[in-house]
Amino acid sequence: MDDAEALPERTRRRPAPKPHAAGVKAVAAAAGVSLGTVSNVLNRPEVVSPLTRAKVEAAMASLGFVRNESARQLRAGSSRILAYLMLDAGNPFFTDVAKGVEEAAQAAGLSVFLCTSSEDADREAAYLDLLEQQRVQGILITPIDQHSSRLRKLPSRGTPVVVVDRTLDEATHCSVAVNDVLGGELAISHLLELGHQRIAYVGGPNTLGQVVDRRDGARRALRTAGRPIAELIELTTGALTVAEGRGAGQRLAGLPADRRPTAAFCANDLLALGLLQQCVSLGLRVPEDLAIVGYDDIEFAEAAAVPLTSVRQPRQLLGRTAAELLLDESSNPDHEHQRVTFTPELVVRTSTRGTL
Amino acid sequence: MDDAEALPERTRRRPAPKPHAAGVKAVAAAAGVSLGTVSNVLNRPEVVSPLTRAKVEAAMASLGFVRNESARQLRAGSSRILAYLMLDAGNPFFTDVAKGVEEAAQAAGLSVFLCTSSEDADREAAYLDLLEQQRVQGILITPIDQHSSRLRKLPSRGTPVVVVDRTLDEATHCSVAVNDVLGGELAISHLLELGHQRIAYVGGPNTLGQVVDRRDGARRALRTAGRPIAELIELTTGALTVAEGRGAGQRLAGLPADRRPTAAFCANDLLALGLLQQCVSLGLRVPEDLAIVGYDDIEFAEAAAVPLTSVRQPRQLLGRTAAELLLDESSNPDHEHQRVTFTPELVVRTSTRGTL
DNA sequence: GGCGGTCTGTGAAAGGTTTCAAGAGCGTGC
DNA sequence: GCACGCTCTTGAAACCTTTCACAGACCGCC
Repeated sequence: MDDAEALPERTRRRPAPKPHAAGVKAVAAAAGVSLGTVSNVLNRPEVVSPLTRAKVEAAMASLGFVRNESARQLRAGSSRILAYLMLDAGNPFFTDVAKGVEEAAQAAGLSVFLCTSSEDADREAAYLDLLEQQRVQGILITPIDQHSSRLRKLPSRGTPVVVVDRTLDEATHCSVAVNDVLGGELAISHLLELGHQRIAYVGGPNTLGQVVDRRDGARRALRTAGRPIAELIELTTGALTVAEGRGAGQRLAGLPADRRPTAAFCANDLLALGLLQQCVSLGLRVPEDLAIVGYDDIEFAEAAAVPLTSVRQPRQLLGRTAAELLLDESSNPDHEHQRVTFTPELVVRTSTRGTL
Repeated sequence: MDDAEALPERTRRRPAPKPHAAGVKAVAAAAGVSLGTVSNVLNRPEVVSPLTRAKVEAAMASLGFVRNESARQLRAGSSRILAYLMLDAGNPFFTDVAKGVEEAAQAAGLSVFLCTSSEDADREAAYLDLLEQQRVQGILITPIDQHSSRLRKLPSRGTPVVVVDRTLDEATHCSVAVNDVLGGELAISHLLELGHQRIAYVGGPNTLGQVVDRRDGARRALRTAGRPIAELIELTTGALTVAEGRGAGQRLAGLPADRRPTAAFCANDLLALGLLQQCVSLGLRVPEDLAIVGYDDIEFAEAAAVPLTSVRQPRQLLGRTAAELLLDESSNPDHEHQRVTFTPELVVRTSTRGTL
């Protein structure tokens, strides 16, 4: 990826000074008021007289007071933080979702912490535990396995969870998703219309709901067209990354021409871009020798070597909606769990249609 | 009983919020042990006898006990969290840096929270305040303005800060960066060698250190070549994004051919990709009509419509090194602040060299 | 001058955990 | 039989903030 053995230059400096934290108590003493008054300045400034408030604020500034959020949260029992635990921070799809989340959170005066499971179940579990222990306001998650028991248990213990980019039957969460089966169907129907006979599906691991649903959609399109679903040539990858896409390209280009698929549908754009790049560099022409359809329509899909046909999802809206559901869940006592499903849209570009 | 009469009248207070969660106290009662023992199971399981430990663990499981991290941190005074406050989560450069950070943090048993300032100074300030109040172990930051006083004050109040992708003279932080001036020089020297006369620099806002340093490097290369630095045509953008790159492309393609630059050096790859895309769609040929050099060499640079010449930085290594410095600072009493500078490397591709 | 009412500020309790000195129980050596 | 050492457990203090019932001061007004 990167990181050749670039030799850094280093310059050293002297050690750090020693910290000493001042609390409300010290501020109160310095300002000559009681402890409760300092707290009032912090939390309900309008009940404190301007003069007193000024004294307290001056004391805070001169002591470098920093409110201890742990103590605040412990006593007050509420957190001002939302977390979005995503599958892969390197995938622009998720960072766009995150942007929507931030937007909605900011409007509600909350902050967002982003975490990455990197498609690793242990990591996901560790982050969920951590966030639950932190008593965050709520968790947005694009899960590796949406049926994990850990996930199901969280809401009953007081941490609201909204599942993003997956639907869920459970009555314990809200979920916001895009119809992936339909998306897969759109992609394959398009390829069938173009007359392709041997079509590959590139995606994995099969534990990911997205991968499975999109494949199921692909199969459904075949069935609808009266083709056996066994016709779909599956190339399983270990993750949804550009690197895995290149690997798949290698395998695919290595097939004899009469058995090689004439089109590939990739479970996401990263795979598609990797596949595209590798195939082109191995001498295949896109779309003449191989048509490619991606998924997500990330910003880079359009700027690719061959602009990529892709299935577009309303990413930012997805994030915003999810955050809004979460906020509703934690503030509205009459909250009802919802399952929101958006509809994807096929964006046709050169990678399937050629340059017309 | 006269006891009751002697004591001051006790007024009933409203019970504290959150009656639901089971704490160590409840676990202790359920397991028939003391509160301290439960804590021992949590923090020093080896000192508890296997039998007792089993009882406690069973009680925890059946009560659905979730340790309250606020209380833990309040008492113990230490956090297990590192934060990386980045400029833009949508830029793969930063998510790659983040990957390096995660790697190092995980090795040390810490977790990472990611935050995005989105190149917005207020947002950055708000996150810094929040993180300081949370008493995180330390903050890694790619700052909007590395000279902000808020940033300088953090370490003296006890929160270690490492500046990533910027160097800093201050004696208060470690910093890890790549020599951006040199990077700019490499880019422009390359273009000059190819014989370009009218060269544009695309980047902004000029408050960002990266933008300024890379431009300064560009100027230096011109000076070295005996050219007036005024020759550098500056196209200022509002941010380092693909969209802004497209805007710049629009402006650039609108110039009359005899005044239009024959080469453009972009402050990062997102700008370059946007520029490339827009220029191509407006009919300019790359590199014949316009050569383009990007910066960062993100994964998508190579897969672009015209594979992009770019200045590569050791992204992941950057993140890893920064995290290691931070960990050292917070664990090693003899820590010395360091300024680590890596060296960038020019990767030449079709966008400048054409198809040879 | 006494009475109700507003404004401000006070003080102590409470929140869940960790820490640590001290205690309990028990086997062992002499 | 006694003292000792060992292992395991206990209980209470401490961390820093927020909360809330009340107290004190001051005002206007009957």
